Amino acid sequence: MSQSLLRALDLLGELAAGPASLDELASRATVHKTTVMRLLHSLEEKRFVVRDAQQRYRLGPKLFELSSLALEQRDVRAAARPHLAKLNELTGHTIHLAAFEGSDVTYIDKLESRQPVRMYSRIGLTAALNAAAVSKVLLADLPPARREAIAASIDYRKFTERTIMTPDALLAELDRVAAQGWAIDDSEHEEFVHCVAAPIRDASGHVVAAASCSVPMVLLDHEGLLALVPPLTACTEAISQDLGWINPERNPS
Amino acid sequence: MSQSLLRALDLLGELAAGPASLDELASRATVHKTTVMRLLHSLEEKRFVVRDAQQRYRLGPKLFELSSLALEQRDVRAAARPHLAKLNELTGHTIHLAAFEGSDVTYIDKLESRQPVRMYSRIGLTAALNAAAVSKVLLADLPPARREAIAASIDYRKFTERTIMTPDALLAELDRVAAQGWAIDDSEHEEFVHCVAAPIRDASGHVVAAASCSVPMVLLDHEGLLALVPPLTACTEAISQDLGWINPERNPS
DNA sequence: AACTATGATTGCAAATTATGCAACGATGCT
DNA sequence: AGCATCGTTGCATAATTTGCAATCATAGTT
Repeated sequence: MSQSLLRALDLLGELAAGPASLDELASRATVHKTTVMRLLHSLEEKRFVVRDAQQRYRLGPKLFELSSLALEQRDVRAAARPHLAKLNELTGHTIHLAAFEGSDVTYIDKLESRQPVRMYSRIGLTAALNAAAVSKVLLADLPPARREAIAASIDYRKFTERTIMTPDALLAELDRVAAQGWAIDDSEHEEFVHCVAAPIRDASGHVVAAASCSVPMVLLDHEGLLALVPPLTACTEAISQDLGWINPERNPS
Repeated sequence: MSQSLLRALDLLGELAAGPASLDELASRATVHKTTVMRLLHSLEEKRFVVRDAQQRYRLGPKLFELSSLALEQRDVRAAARPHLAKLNELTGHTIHLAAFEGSDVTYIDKLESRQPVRMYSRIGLTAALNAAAVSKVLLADLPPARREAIAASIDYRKFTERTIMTPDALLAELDRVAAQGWAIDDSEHEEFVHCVAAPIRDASGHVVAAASCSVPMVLLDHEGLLALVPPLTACTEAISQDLGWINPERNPS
């Protein structure tokens, strides 16, 4: 589509793993060293990469700038922050905030566990559509047609023995999630971690994000995890209210 | 220099001001709408931009990802320097700072011993994955799968009689290191030198670097070396705190 | 100090790739 | 239904990008 651009973006991805010299980048890429160099010079001109004293390239300040601006643009995040912090305080476990970015579910915020055993994740990563609790919550709110279309097109990667592997099973699970108002990932993504997630709605009533609580199984068994659901839903409802949502089940006046 | 790339990077700069439609971007830029569209499609493919339901473009999750990765690797070295200097002052021995650069462990800083007997090493050199204390510390924090993959693929060079020579032995040692929070190299790399190393963590809790203290055996016996562990871990914890890490074992309130 | 090795840079010719135009398609509004 | 707005595509032109080979810079070595 746009070769040089795609190659340059891949270079940025490589540099995310750590600083690298021109030669290192050129050998990892499938293009000539000269080409890599010229792309890097352009990236450098726009401050997307910088060169240190040893002429090693690393990601540049422009990326930080863009990233923080982009995050600010997402106001769900700002609204959710204080509530998620309270939940994190209360439970001590890892809290994630996720939303659709285009067609994948992306983590847009994270609060670290205060436990010594932590789970691995990072803001910006995408969540598996057939396994993550946040994905289930977000999918469950889509109109049936979209839901089915997505269920049919997913790449069903098997993460653990319990991972949902068929469109039918996924759709059934989504019905359950929609009915009960929250979702569980019962070690469907990582063998030793389970999570619960709940929806965040805006004034229109649509689910705009999902918050989740992820806990290593060594710290909490199934029952213990389910005990997190009430504080979690209390938290997501509080965020939803801040976004202008009115709980239809309360004051049905 | 590289026209299409420069134009695409400018588009990202424009989007930093807020979401925009294709036409808006095209009119702000000095190029044809078609061109803008094709650049955006490439950016979208790599998740640097996303399109919402109304086909407005906004900055994408890949930017968050790159930026948070880059922040993690940002100036550990600068943060560590003053603390390492104090440790060097206190002990008088050689201090190393090491981190993953791609797939090998690299020394990223060094403070010389003030003793007449010195060890040879240099910033930028790579540490043996199966022998160096810093490597053990860094490997011990990786997720089990990565750890095992690396253990299986290492070239087990035999440096001394005590060098770890099998994946199983290495993995067992890494478990020990993870549990006790520091690592020892008991003359496994050089016959007459032994070291201790401890992890440096960032705000996310992940180990981003390792600091070590290397001592010729003629200067310090095994017990003497172990006596260096408390000042070493105090040092690495101080650095970790500077990087935003919060000790989960302190104030578990 | 000269030599060697490693890595970065540039001139140039070939051609792949990006560009702009114009026509087409999709979507929403009156 | 018709109109308007905006996104998308086919194609010919030409301009940008590419890879090679030669040159330059730097650091390490004898």
